[in-house]
Amino acid sequence: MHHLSEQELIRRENLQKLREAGFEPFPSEGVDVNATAREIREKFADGDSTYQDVTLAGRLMSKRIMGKASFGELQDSTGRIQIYVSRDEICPDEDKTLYNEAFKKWFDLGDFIAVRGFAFYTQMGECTVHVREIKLVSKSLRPLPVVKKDDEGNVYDAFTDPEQRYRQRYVDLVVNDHVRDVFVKRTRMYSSMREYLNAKGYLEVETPILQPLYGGAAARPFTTHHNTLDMKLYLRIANELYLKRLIVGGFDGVYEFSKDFRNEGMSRFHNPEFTQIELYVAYRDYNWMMSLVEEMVEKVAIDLHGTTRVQVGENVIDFKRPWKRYTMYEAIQHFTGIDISEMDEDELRNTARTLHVHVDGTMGKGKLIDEIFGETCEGNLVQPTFITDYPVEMSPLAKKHAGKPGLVERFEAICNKKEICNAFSELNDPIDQRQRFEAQLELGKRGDEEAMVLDEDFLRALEYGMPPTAGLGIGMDRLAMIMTNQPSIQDVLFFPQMKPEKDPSQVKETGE
RNA sequence: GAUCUGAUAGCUCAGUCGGUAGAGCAAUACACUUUUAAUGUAUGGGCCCUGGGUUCAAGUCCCAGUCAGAUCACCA
Repeated sequence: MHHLSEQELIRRENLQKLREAGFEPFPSEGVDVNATAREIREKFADGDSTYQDVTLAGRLMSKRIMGKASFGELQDSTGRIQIYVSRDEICPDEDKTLYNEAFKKWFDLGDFIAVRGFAFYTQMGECTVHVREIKLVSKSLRPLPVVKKDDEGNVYDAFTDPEQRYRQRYVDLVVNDHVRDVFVKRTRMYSSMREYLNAKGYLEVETPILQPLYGGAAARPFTTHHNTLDMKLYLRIANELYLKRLIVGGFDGVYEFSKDFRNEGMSRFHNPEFTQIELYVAYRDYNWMMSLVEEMVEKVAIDLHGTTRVQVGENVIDFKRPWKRYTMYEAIQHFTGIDISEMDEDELRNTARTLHVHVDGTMGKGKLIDEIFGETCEGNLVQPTFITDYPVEMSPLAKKHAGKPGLVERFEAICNKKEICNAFSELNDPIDQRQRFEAQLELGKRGDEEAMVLDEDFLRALEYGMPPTAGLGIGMDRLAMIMTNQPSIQDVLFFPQMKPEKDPSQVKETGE
């Protein structure tokens, strides 16, 4: 038990007093809620006969006591509504304990209450529930931060400390109403994409998170151990190779919202666990997939905001189709004026140095191009833009370009200076795929901790034959950041990863 | 991993040259039957993140650490 503050002690005393007076602070029966705060505020018109017998439940968030009458605010999942409580109405008989003691003294801010009454407008024009019955349905033993707003919408004493907000998201959600909106939008984003993909007939599937071999991306994995099988397992870094096995198995289109895990650095854009949607569609290529991405993300923007235009920080991002398309070479030429398409490795390295791009001796041609692009182009791309045709060295799972040697049929969409998706015509030539894996093994031997491992079962699947396939991955967290205008990945994850708080057992015990 | 910034009451924050710990909201008590950042009066509430050091004296200065945020590096 932690040290109890003065306010916590008072709440425990109030709980005891309620019990002694016969008001059970944690009753077991339910509440027949038949209205919400938002519904009443939006639909109740003064003088009409609606909402004349409503039951609401939620937290008591403020109390303004004026003798025999009081105002308060009840907050349910839809928002707040004012309640009016008068002594002689909730206590029609001689015994005024419910009002004088329980409501005025023992009900604390944050307690869950249920009220039954009727809607009306006060003289001040505030939509209010006139309470005839009030009941405590669950006691709150800790004081919530009290955030107040005035008529002009100015917020006072906002609960803003990021550490507390992330560690105690439940408190953040109770007192910061905009936080709820972010997560509701995030979920709506998922529904919007599901709707879109299901309408096309693609199958939502689930594939293993615990994998004996990790693959499908270049990243360091988390490892774990299965006791009964006595084997090492990895938490997936991607589900690509499993979804492609399903295309081998005969599905035309499969997708999965995949929680992936990467044991790497953390930042505003990186959480150790994050979510991607991956989608694979048979008999399609990357050009076709580009159109799908445009259409789907445009739909997401409209479903969330009613428009293709989304405010993100200082910028308004317009997801209206079609998006700009550059090949990687064109993008570099556009932003630097230099045509690198015919350059060999030495020329690329010199160009990189001229552009003040950091290079080292281990970088091959593909890596050099990627570095030049990342340094000179990405930061300029605010509006959604497709970058196509990547160097083969960087893309061991993508099909070689039909007409451009050294490149693969791959694209990324860049938006707000960050990659939001990655897609390619999937490599389905098992012999080529084996060679690409072997090249990765070489990188691994040279110490590249992120090199891919050779997946013999995946190759076996390809050898049975995989139709030409277009594949896509979209970072759901990154997209959610854009769609909800949040600066940090932690703001779109309910429970972002944090170091543990101070060991509670070392906190000195006192009190009771 | 590097640099910078921060940690003081339940919340948001002040705290001067190193000299008894402050405000607003919240809490407690009283008043008040249409208030709304309700109001008025009074009252209580602190391991100043942790551990060392300097000093007659440390919330304040110095060193080390913990946690967090930002920037950079790393990284799909």
